[in-house]
Amino acid sequence: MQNQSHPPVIFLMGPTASGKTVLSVQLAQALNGEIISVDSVLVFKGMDIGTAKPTQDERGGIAHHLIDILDPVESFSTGQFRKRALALMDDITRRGKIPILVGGTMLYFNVLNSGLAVLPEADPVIRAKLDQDLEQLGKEALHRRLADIDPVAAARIHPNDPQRVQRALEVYEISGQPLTSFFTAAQAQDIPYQKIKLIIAPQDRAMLHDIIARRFKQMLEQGFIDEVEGLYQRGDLTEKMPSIRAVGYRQAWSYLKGEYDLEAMTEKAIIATRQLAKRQFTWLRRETDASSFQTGQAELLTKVLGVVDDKLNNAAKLSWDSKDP
RNA sequence: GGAGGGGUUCCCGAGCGGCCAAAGGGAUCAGACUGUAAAUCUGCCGGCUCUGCCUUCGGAGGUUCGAAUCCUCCCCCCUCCA
Repeated sequence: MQNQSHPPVIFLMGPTASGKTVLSVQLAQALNGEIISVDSVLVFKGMDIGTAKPTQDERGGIAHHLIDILDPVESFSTGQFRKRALALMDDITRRGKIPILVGGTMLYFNVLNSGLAVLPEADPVIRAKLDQDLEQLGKEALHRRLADIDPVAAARIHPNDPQRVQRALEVYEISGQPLTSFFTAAQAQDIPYQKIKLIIAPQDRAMLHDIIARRFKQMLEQGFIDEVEGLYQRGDLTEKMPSIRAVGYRQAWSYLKGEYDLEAMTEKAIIATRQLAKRQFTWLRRETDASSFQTGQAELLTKVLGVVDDKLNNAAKLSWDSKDP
C-alpha cells in the first residue's frame, strides 16, 4: 500500500515510437520536472540515431538523466538502474522538482513498482564458463543441472531458455544458494513516492506498425548505417554485447558483415521493432492503475496535465486529511 | 512460334496417388518475464456446432475406392531458342 503523503513521481510509459519523448519534455516544462530515462539502450554513448535519442534541441532545456552514461562495450543491469533511478528521484525531489520517468524498458519500471530481490550481480568469468558449458554440453544438460540444485526454478524456466537457466546457475555458483531461496527471502519493497502512471500509445496496432516503418527509414536517411559502421570499425565490439544486440543495431551489424543486403536489413529491423513493441504492450496491459492516452490525439498535453493535476490535488488532499483526521 | 521450368494455406517453401489442413522457415496474434530485458523464451497459426465435419494446394473437366500429387484443355509467370 502506498502512502499518499509521499512526494509525487511521474511514470510515462509506452511502446517504442509512441511519442513519449516529445510529451515528456512538455510535461517537464509544465511541471518543473526533470527526466529520468527508463531505457536500456539510451544509456550508451554514441548510439543516437538508432535509439531515437532526444537531441539537445529536443530536450528543450530539461535535464535528462541516465542517458549516455556507458560506453557500448560496457553493460548495464536492472539492479544498477534501480539504484541510480532511486538516487536521482531523491535528488530531484529534494531540489523541489518532480522526477519524470520516461521510457519503454518495462522491466525497469517493474523493479520500481515491485522491487528487486537482493541477488548477486553478474560475473563475467562465470558467464563465460557457462557459455562454454552451453556450447559443449547443450541446453538440456544445463537445465538438468539446474533441476538438481533448484527444482523450483527449473520447473519455471523452460529448457529452451538458456539465458535464464544460465542466470539461475550463475547465482548458485556465486552464492552457493539456489536462486529461488533469494526470492522467498526477499520482501517486495515499494518506493517511497506517489506514482502517477501515464501510458501513451498509438490508437491501434496498424498505426504503430506504420510509424515504426517510417521512422526506421528516416533513421537510415539520417545516417544510421554510418553510425553503426563507426561502432563496427572500433573493433572491440561484438554482436554478443547488449549494446549491439539492440533493435536495429543488431541487423545493421549483420548487414555490415555482409550477411544480407540493405533491403533485407531494413525489413528485419522493422520487424524486430514491431516485435519489441508487441512485448511492451504485453507488460503495459498489467498497468491497470495507469491513465492512457493516444499518440497525437488532440489537446494531448492539456489532457495529460489535467489528469496529473487531479492526481496531485487528490494526493495533497489525502495527505492533509490523514494529518488532520 | 519452338523447348523447358513453374504456379501450394498471409509470405517464402517442401510435398508428387492414401499416413496431408499439407514439412520447414518467416510474419501476425497471444503470453511469460527478478541484475543480458531494444534481451531471452513459450503457445496459437483455414473454418466450425471440433475425438468429427466443411472449405483449401492457378481455373475447368477427367481417371481412381481415393488426387496438392496422374490425364486433358485453359489462364498466368520465368529461362532458353527463334
